[in-house]
Amino acid sequence: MPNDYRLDDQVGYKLRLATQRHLEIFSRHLSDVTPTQFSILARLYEVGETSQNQLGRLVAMDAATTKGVIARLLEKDLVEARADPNDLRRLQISLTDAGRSLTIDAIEKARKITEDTVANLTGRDVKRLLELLDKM
Amino acid sequence: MPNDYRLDDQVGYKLRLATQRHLEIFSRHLSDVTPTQFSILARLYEVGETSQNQLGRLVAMDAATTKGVIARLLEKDLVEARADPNDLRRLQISLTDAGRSLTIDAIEKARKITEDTVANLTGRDVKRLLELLDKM
DNA sequence: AAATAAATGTTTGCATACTAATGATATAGC
DNA sequence: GCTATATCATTAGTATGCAAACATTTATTT
Repeated sequence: MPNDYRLDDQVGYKLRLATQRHLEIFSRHLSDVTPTQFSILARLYEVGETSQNQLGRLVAMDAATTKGVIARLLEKDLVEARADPNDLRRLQISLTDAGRSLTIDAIEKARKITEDTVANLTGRDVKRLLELLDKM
Repeated sequence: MPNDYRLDDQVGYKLRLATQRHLEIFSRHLSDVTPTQFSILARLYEVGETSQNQLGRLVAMDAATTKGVIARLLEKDLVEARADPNDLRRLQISLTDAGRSLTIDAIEKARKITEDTVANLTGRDVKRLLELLDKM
Protein backbone atom coordinates (compact mmCIF):
# COMPACT_ATOMS: atom_id res chain seq x y z
CA MET A 1 0.00 0.00 0.00
CA PRO A 2 1.54 3.29 -1.07
CA ASN A 3 0.65 5.29 2.00
CA ASP A 4 4.14 6.63 2.45
CA TYR A 5 4.12 8.53 -0.82
CA ARG A 6 3.94 12.28 -0.27
CA LEU A 7 2.92 14.19 -3.32
CA ASP A 8 3.98 17.42 -1.66
CA ASP A 9 7.55 16.25 -1.33
CA GLN A 10 8.07 15.39 -4.98
CA VAL A 11 10.37 17.46 -7.12
CA GLY A 12 7.91 17.60 -9.98
CA TYR A 13 5.12 18.90 -7.79
CA LYS A 14 7.28 21.55 -6.21
CA LEU A 15 8.59 22.58 -9.60
CA ARG A 16 5.04 23.19 -10.71
CA LEU A 17 4.30 25.31 -7.68
CA ALA A 18 7.46 27.34 -8.13
CA THR A 19 6.71 27.86 -11.80
CA GLN A 20 3.18 28.90 -10.96
CA ARG A 21 4.44 31.52 -8.56
CA HIS A 22 6.91 32.77 -11.11
CA LEU A 23 4.28 33.04 -13.83
CA GLU A 24 2.06 35.06 -11.56
CA ILE A 25 4.84 37.51 -10.76
CA PHE A 26 5.87 37.67 -14.38
CA SER A 27 2.45 38.58 -15.71
CA ARG A 28 2.04 41.22 -13.04
CA HIS A 29 5.19 43.02 -14.13
CA LEU A 30 5.06 42.30 -17.80
CA SER A 31 1.66 41.71 -19.30
CA ASP A 32 2.52 42.28 -22.96
CA VAL A 33 4.37 39.03 -23.44
CA THR A 34 4.62 35.64 -21.77
CA PRO A 35 7.85 34.25 -20.30
CA THR A 36 8.21 32.01 -23.33
CA GLN A 37 7.79 34.90 -25.71
CA PHE A 38 10.15 36.98 -23.66
CA SER A 39 12.92 34.42 -23.82
CA ILE A 40 12.65 34.38 -27.60
CA LEU A 41 12.81 38.17 -27.71
CA ALA A 42 15.72 38.37 -25.30
CA ARG A 43 17.69 35.80 -27.24
CA LEU A 44 16.91 37.47 -30.51
CA TYR A 45 18.13 40.74 -29.08
CA GLU A 46 21.31 38.98 -28.11
CA VAL A 47 22.11 37.22 -31.35
CA GLY A 48 20.43 39.29 -34.03
CA GLU A 49 18.76 37.77 -37.06
CA THR A 50 18.55 33.98 -37.02
CA SER A 51 16.46 31.23 -38.55
CA GLN A 52 13.31 30.23 -36.72
CA ASN A 53 14.54 26.75 -35.92
CA GLN A 54 17.94 27.91 -34.77
CA LEU A 55 16.31 30.48 -32.56
CA GLY A 56 14.16 27.82 -31.01
CA ARG A 57 17.21 25.74 -30.28
CA LEU A 58 18.85 28.71 -28.58
CA VAL A 59 16.05 28.79 -26.03
CA ALA A 60 15.48 25.04 -25.83
CA MET A 61 12.19 24.96 -27.65
CA ASP A 62 10.75 22.44 -30.03
CA ALA A 63 10.50 23.60 -33.64
CA ALA A 64 6.72 23.39 -33.50
CA THR A 65 6.54 25.34 -30.27
CA THR A 66 8.86 27.97 -31.66
CA LYS A 67 6.64 28.33 -34.70
CA GLY A 68 3.66 29.10 -32.50
CA VAL A 69 5.52 31.59 -30.33
CA ILE A 70 6.92 33.38 -33.36
CA ALA A 71 3.47 33.50 -34.92
CA ARG A 72 2.18 35.38 -31.86
CA LEU A 73 5.14 37.75 -31.90
CA LEU A 74 4.58 38.40 -35.59
CA GLU A 75 0.98 39.29 -34.90
CA LYS A 76 2.09 41.82 -32.34
CA ASP A 77 4.61 43.22 -34.82
CA LEU A 78 7.48 42.59 -32.44
CA VAL A 79 9.43 40.46 -34.91
CA GLU A 80 9.51 40.09 -38.65
CA ALA A 81 10.24 37.15 -40.90
CA ARG A 82 11.79 36.90 -44.34
CA ALA A 83 12.73 33.94 -46.49
CA ASP A 84 16.41 33.12 -46.67
CA PRO A 85 17.41 33.36 -50.37
CA ASN A 86 20.24 30.88 -49.82
CA ASP A 87 18.05 28.25 -48.24
CA LEU A 88 14.40 28.26 -49.14
CA ARG A 89 13.48 26.16 -46.13
CA ARG A 90 14.71 28.79 -43.74
CA LEU A 91 12.76 31.65 -42.29
CA GLN A 92 14.96 34.43 -40.97
CA ILE A 93 13.57 36.12 -37.90
CA SER A 94 14.55 39.52 -36.57
CA LEU A 95 13.29 42.15 -34.16
CA THR A 96 11.26 45.05 -35.47
CA ASP A 97 12.01 48.50 -34.05
CA ALA A 98 8.99 48.16 -31.79
CA GLY A 99 10.22 44.73 -30.78
CA ARG A 100 13.67 46.00 -29.96
CA SER A 101 12.47 48.81 -27.75
CA LEU A 102 9.94 46.59 -26.02
CA THR A 103 12.68 44.04 -25.40
CA ILE A 104 15.02 46.58 -23.88
CA ASP A 105 12.25 47.72 -21.62
CA ALA A 106 11.23 44.16 -20.82
CA ILE A 107 14.74 43.17 -19.85
CA GLU A 108 14.74 45.83 -17.19
CA LYS A 109 11.42 44.60 -15.90
CA ALA A 110 12.69 41.05 -16.04
CA ARG A 111 15.41 41.92 -13.55
CA LYS A 112 12.70 42.97 -11.16
CA ILE A 113 10.74 39.82 -11.90
CA THR A 114 13.68 37.61 -11.01
CA GLU A 115 14.26 39.69 -7.93
CA ASP A 116 10.67 39.30 -6.77
CA THR A 117 10.62 35.62 -7.57
CA VAL A 118 13.53 34.90 -5.28
CA ALA A 119 12.62 37.56 -2.73
CA ASN A 120 12.43 34.98 0.04
CA LEU A 121 15.89 33.64 -0.64
CA THR A 122 19.28 34.98 0.33
CA GLY A 123 21.88 35.68 -2.34
CA ARG A 124 23.63 32.50 -1.35
CA ASP A 125 20.38 30.54 -1.65
CA VAL A 126 19.76 31.84 -5.14
CA LYS A 127 23.22 30.83 -6.27
CA ARG A 128 22.72 27.37 -4.85
CA LEU A 129 19.27 27.00 -6.38
CA LEU A 130 20.57 27.90 -9.82
CA GLU A 131 23.42 25.45 -9.43
CA LEU A 132 21.14 22.66 -8.35
CA LEU A 133 18.68 23.28 -11.17
CA ASP A 134 21.60 23.26 -13.55
CA LYS A 135 23.12 20.13 -12.17
CA MET A 136 19.79 18.44 -12.44
CA MET B 1 22.12 49.00 -23.00
CA PRO B 2 21.13 45.75 -21.27
CA ASN B 3 24.06 43.67 -22.43
CA ASP B 4 24.75 42.30 -19.00
CA TYR B 5 21.44 40.44 -18.78
CA ARG B 6 21.91 36.71 -19.09
CA LEU B 7 18.75 34.85 -19.93
CA ASP B 8 20.44 31.57 -19.07
CA ASP B 9 21.05 32.65 -15.50
CA GLN B 10 17.46 33.57 -14.69
CA VAL B 11 15.45 31.46 -12.28
CA GLY B 12 12.43 31.45 -14.54
CA TYR B 13 14.37 30.18 -17.51
CA LYS B 14 16.04 27.44 -15.53
CA LEU B 15 12.74 26.45 -14.01
CA ARG B 16 11.35 25.96 -17.48
CA LEU B 17 14.28 23.77 -18.47
CA ALA B 18 14.01 21.69 -15.33
CA THR B 19 10.28 21.26 -15.81
CA GLN B 20 10.86 20.29 -19.41
CA ARG B 21 13.26 17.59 -18.37
CA HIS B 22 10.90 16.33 -15.74
CA LEU B 23 7.96 16.17 -18.16
CA GLU B 24 10.01 14.16 -20.56
CA ILE B 25 10.96 11.64 -17.90
CA PHE B 26 7.41 11.52 -16.60
CA SER B 27 5.83 10.70 -19.93
CA ARG B 28 8.42 8.02 -20.57
CA HIS B 29 7.50 6.19 -17.39
CA LEU B 30 3.83 6.99 -17.25
CA SER B 31 2.11 7.67 -20.51
CA ASP B 32 -1.50 7.16 -19.41
CA VAL B 33 -1.78 10.37 -17.45
CA THR B 34 -0.03 13.73 -17.27
CA PRO B 35 1.72 15.02 -14.15
CA THR B 36 -1.22 17.32 -13.48
CA GLN B 37 -3.69 14.50 -13.80
CA PHE B 38 -1.52 12.33 -11.63
CA SER B 39 -1.41 14.83 -8.82
CA ILE B 40 -5.20 14.96 -8.79
CA LEU B 41 -5.39 11.17 -8.70
CA ALA B 42 -2.76 10.88 -5.99
CA ARG B 43 -4.49 13.44 -3.83
CA LEU B 44 -7.86 11.85 -4.38
CA TYR B 45 -6.41 8.53 -3.36
CA GLU B 46 -5.16 10.19 -0.21
CA VAL B 47 -8.29 12.01 0.87
CA GLY B 48 -11.15 10.03 -0.65
CA GLU B 49 -14.26 11.67 -2.06
CA THR B 50 -14.13 15.46 -2.18
CA SER B 51 -15.74 18.27 -4.09
CA GLN B 52 -14.13 19.31 -7.34
CA ASN B 53 -13.16 22.74 -6.08
CA GLN B 54 -11.77 21.46 -2.81
CA LEU B 55 -9.75 18.88 -4.69
CA GLY B 56 -8.30 21.56 -6.89
CA ARG B 57 -7.31 23.55 -3.84
CA LEU B 58 -5.56 20.52 -2.42
CA VAL B 59 -3.24 20.42 -5.40
CA ALA B 60 -2.97 24.19 -5.87
CA MET B 61 -5.01 24.38 -9.05
CA ASP B 62 -7.40 26.98 -10.27
CA ALA B 63 -11.05 25.90 -10.19
CA ALA B 64 -11.27 26.24 -13.95
CA THR B 65 -8.13 24.22 -14.50
CA THR B 66 -9.36 21.55 -12.13
CA LYS B 67 -12.58 21.29 -14.08
CA GLY B 68 -10.62 20.55 -17.25
CA VAL B 69 -8.39 17.97 -15.62
CA ILE B 70 -11.36 16.21 -14.04
CA ALA B 71 -13.16 16.21 -17.38
CA ARG B 72 -10.28 14.29 -18.92
CA LEU B 73 -10.14 11.84 -16.03
CA LEU B 74 -13.89 11.30 -16.30
CA GLU B 75 -13.50 10.49 -19.96
CA LYS B 76 -10.90 7.88 -19.10
CA ASP B 77 -13.23 6.47 -16.43
CA LEU B 78 -10.63 6.98 -13.73
CA VAL B 79 -12.87 9.12 -11.56
CA GLU B 80 -16.62 9.57 -11.17
CA ALA B 81 -18.72 12.55 -10.22
CA ARG B 82 -22.02 12.83 -8.41
CA ALA B 83 -24.01 15.82 -7.26
CA ASP B 84 -23.91 16.61 -3.57
CA PRO B 85 -27.52 16.44 -2.31
CA ASN B 86 -26.72 18.86 0.53
CA ASP B 87 -25.26 21.51 -1.74
CA LEU B 88 -26.44 21.58 -5.31
CA ARG B 89 -23.46 23.60 -6.41
CA ARG B 90 -21.05 20.91 -5.42
CA LEU B 91 -19.79 18.05 -7.51
CA GLN B 92 -18.37 15.20 -5.47
CA ILE B 93 -15.44 13.45 -7.12
CA SER B 94 -14.13 10.00 -6.31
CA LEU B 95 -11.88 7.35 -7.81
CA THR B 96 -13.40 4.51 -9.78
CA ASP B 97 -12.02 1.02 -9.23
CA ALA B 98 -10.00 1.39 -12.39
CA GLY B 99 -8.81 4.76 -11.18
CA ARG B 100 -7.76 3.38 -7.84
CA SER B 101 -5.72 0.56 -9.27
CA LEU B 102 -4.13 2.80 -11.86
CA THR B 103 -3.24 5.28 -9.13
CA ILE B 104 -1.60 2.64 -6.94
CA ASP B 105 0.41 1.52 -9.91
CA ALA B 106 1.22 5.08 -10.92
CA ILE B 107 2.49 5.98 -7.46
CA GLU B 108 5.07 3.24 -7.71
CA LYS B 109 6.15 4.52 -11.09
CA ALA B 110 6.19 8.05 -9.75
CA ARG B 111 8.86 7.07 -7.26
CA LYS B 112 11.03 6.01 -10.15
CA ILE B 113 10.22 9.23 -11.98
CA THR B 114 11.36 11.35 -9.07
CA GLU B 115 14.44 9.20 -8.77
CA ASP B 116 15.33 9.64 -12.42
CA THR B 117 14.62 13.35 -12.36
CA VAL B 118 17.13 13.95 -9.61
CA ALA B 119 19.55 11.27 -10.76
CA ASN B 120 22.35 13.80 -11.11
CA LEU B 121 21.97 15.09 -7.57
CA THR B 122 23.17 13.64 -4.30
CA GLY B 123 20.67 12.95 -1.52
CA ARG B 124 21.86 16.07 0.19
CA ASP B 125 21.38 18.10 -2.96
CA VAL B 126 17.82 16.88 -3.35
CA LYS B 127 16.97 17.83 0.18
CA ARG B 128 18.43 21.28 -0.34
CA LEU B 129 16.65 21.76 -3.64
CA LEU B 130 13.30 20.91 -2.11
CA GLU B 131 13.95 23.28 0.75
CA LEU B 132 14.91 26.09 -1.56
CA LEU B 133 11.91 25.60 -3.80
CA ASP B 134 9.75 25.60 -0.71
CA LYS B 135 11.29 28.66 0.78
CA MET B 136 10.81 30.41 -2.50
C1' DA C 1 -39.63 36.40 7.23
C1' DA C 2 -38.73 38.41 2.64
C1' DA C 3 -35.26 40.83 0.11
C1' DT C 4 -30.87 42.02 -0.87
C1' DA C 5 -25.89 41.36 -0.65
C1' DA C 6 -21.88 38.59 -0.34
C1' DA C 7 -19.53 34.29 -0.73
C1' DT C 8 -18.71 29.85 -2.81
C1' DG C 9 -18.85 26.21 -6.52
C1' DT C 10 -18.89 25.30 -11.17
C1' DT C 11 -18.79 26.11 -16.08
C1' DT C 12 -17.65 28.41 -20.63
C1' DG C 13 -14.65 30.60 -23.86
C1' DC C 14 -10.28 31.98 -25.20
C1' DA C 15 -5.01 32.10 -25.26
C1' DT C 16 -0.77 29.65 -24.83
C1' DA C 17 2.31 25.92 -25.23
C1' DC C 18 3.59 21.15 -26.33
C1' DT C 19 3.72 16.63 -29.25
C1' DA C 20 3.44 13.68 -33.20
C1' DA C 21 3.07 13.38 -37.93
C1' DT C 22 3.77 15.49 -42.64
C1' DG C 23 5.69 18.12 -46.41
C1' DA C 24 9.41 20.82 -48.55
C1' DT C 25 14.14 21.85 -49.52
C1' DA C 26 19.02 20.93 -49.12
C1' DT C 27 23.18 17.94 -48.55
C1' DA C 28 25.95 13.65 -48.87
C1' DG C 29 27.18 9.34 -50.82
C1' DC C 30 27.21 6.51 -54.64
C1' DG D 1 22.96 12.78 -61.90
C1' DC D 2 20.24 10.09 -58.48
C1' DT D 3 18.95 8.31 -54.32
C1' DA D 4 19.05 8.47 -49.31
C1' DT D 5 19.36 11.20 -45.40
C1' DA D 6 19.13 15.28 -42.79
C1' DT D 7 17.29 19.75 -41.83
C1' DC D 8 13.56 23.37 -41.62
C1' DA D 9 9.04 24.49 -41.23
C1' DT D 10 4.09 23.58 -40.85
C1' DT D 11 -0.42 21.36 -39.52
C1' DA D 12 -3.56 19.10 -36.48
C1' DG D 13 -4.69 17.61 -32.02
C1' DT D 14 -4.28 17.80 -26.74
C1' DA D 15 -3.38 19.90 -22.18
C1' DT D 16 -3.15 23.58 -19.08
C1' DG D 17 -4.28 28.15 -17.44
C1' DC D 18 -6.98 32.52 -16.75
C1' DA D 19 -10.96 35.85 -16.88
C1' DA D 20 -15.61 36.27 -16.92
C1' DA D 21 -20.22 34.42 -16.31
C1' DC D 22 -23.73 31.72 -14.03
C1' DA D 23 -25.92 29.07 -10.18
C1' DT D 24 -26.58 28.07 -5.50
C1' DT D 25 -25.92 28.90 -0.69
C1' DT D 26 -25.09 31.84 3.41
C1' DA D 27 -25.21 36.30 5.74
C1' DT D 28 -27.24 40.78 6.41
C1' DT D 29 -30.70 44.09 6.34
C1' DT D 30 -35.17 45.78 6.53
